[in-house]
Amino acid sequence: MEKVVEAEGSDEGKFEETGLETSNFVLSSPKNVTDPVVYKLVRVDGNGRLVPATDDELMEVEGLLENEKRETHIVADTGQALGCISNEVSPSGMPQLESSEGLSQSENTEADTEKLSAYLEETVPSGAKSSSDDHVTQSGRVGECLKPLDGPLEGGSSTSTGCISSKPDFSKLKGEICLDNLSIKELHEVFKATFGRDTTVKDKLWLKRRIAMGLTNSCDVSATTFVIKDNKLVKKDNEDGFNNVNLGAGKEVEYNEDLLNNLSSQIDDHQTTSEVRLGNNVVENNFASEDLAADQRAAKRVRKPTKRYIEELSEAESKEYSGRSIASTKSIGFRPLSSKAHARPARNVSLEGRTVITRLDSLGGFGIQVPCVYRIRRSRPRKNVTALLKFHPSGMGMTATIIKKGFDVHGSQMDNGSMNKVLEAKSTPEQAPEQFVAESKKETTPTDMGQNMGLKYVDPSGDTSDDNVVTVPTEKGGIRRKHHRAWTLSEVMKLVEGVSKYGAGRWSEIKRLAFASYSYRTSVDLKDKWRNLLKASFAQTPTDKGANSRKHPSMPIPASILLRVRELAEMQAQASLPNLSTGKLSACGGGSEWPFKYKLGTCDLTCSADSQSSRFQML
DNA sequence: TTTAGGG
DNA sequence: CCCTAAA
Repeated sequence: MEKVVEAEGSDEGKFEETGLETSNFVLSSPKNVTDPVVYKLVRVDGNGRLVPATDDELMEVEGLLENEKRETHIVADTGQALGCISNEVSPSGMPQLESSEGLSQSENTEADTEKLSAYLEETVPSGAKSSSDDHVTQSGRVGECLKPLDGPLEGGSSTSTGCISSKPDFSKLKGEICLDNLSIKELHEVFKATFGRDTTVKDKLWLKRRIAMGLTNSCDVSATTFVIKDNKLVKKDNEDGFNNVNLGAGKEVEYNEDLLNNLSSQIDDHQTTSEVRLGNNVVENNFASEDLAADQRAAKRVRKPTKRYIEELSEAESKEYSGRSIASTKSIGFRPLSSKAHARPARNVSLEGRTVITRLDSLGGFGIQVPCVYRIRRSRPRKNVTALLKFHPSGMGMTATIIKKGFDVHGSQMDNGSMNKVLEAKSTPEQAPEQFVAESKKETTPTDMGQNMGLKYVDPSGDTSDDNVVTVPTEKGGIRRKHHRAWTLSEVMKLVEGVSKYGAGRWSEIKRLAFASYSYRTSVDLKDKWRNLLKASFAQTPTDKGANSRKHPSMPIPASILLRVRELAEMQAQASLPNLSTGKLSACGGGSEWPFKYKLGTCDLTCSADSQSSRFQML
């Protein structure tokens, strides 16, 4: 059995407030104290031997740390819920997540190894676990220690706690997801949709909690009934006073996410608020012409044949042959899998002038320097080598893997400043990173692993807890990921939220406000996703509502969400219709900052606008 | 730069 | 998702 402990080597005391330095945590040796973002996560197994943690664990913990950190900020800011928080945080300052249950379970019986592995997959720091006695039952304990504060994360949500009673619009009925009625299999689907990966856990309760946490972006899942409604957990059994506390705290609480987002992004663009105001004003002044333009947009554009794409493709191809270093990680991933991808010489220590972060990996007794990035593979549950081997027709197996790793140059090097920035910007504990565990060393002798103790982990991409996606960094802050990253349920919900608030088409607004913490989603992504949602929502017959459509296990977008998408779409289509009702509409929304094009459903918008101003007040 | 739309 | 054209 092993405990997961966090060994932190931050010279800034960055996470001090999380209380991580308490007894359970082993501070790393001072030698690593140079890099502010470097910290080590290790497991301690029975012998007291230290085992390097997987990147998964690292990143997950990192995310939680970040969360924790920001939450404490919030507490300081809102003051309101200080009382309850202090009660719920464990002595060590860490929330007692399901880690304790997972650990104690796996201790008891080895029938639970599956769970353990799943736990490792999910990795949550078990800092709160007390040193010797570990028998925490799986009963309600876990959630009870968590904060309620971050429950209503959906800032400005149309069904915010403050507005619930006065909400006449559709949002009241939609976006409700009941986890209770789902089978394990369905829960798995939802889990996958929520976190973008599979899980093997069969514990319903665990799954529900986990999903609930993901959907609400919250740790407040103490309830035994899991009904997610508009990103908030609805507790049917009101055995907990927390909910009431929440309601009592009123509006301030509900804008937590915006707060979080703003906190997280305030370094990047701490002018957001003013920008927003400006933007809205501009919009207000322009809405007349915007509507006009809308009509014109209706006509499809004619597209010139694009040669460039083809040219680029072929160019890249030839580059590969000529041995030129390929800047883009594009061809390095699992995409082409052509043998040449593995045959390239191991020399790309620096690429395009960027320095590459390397880490010491050990394999077969030899330590090799490999870039510490792209060990992670997005969106696929990490399995083991055998799974990986299937990707190599040549059967090169490990060797190929190693070489490949040697070439996987991320290149996203940032100075420490931006590194910190990035770390600050992290959020979304959901979506744990997927690690590219080619590391057969995992299965190799434990002694080898000892060498990894020197492992210096630098967050490769920085972004939002998990940019394991191949990214192509642009010098000025822009990291453009390449290829697919699955949309999680909560993201979708956010998107819907955003569209309902700001209107479809205001993608940059939505991106900046609702997706401030998801730096990997560009406005274009939002647009695309919305398009897909529309397609999905209209393609599907409205008959099967309530449950997830199980046609496509891969994409269990709850019908409720689709329904809402459809409504929004219809609404906005209506709103952008001819001018016959112009006068009426503008009268209806009088003085609002929204373009009248989006003014139907005024109540909702009013509420959102309200929330916006509230948020501004808080900041 | 942002948005719309095709692929 | 990626890419481009248009605004």
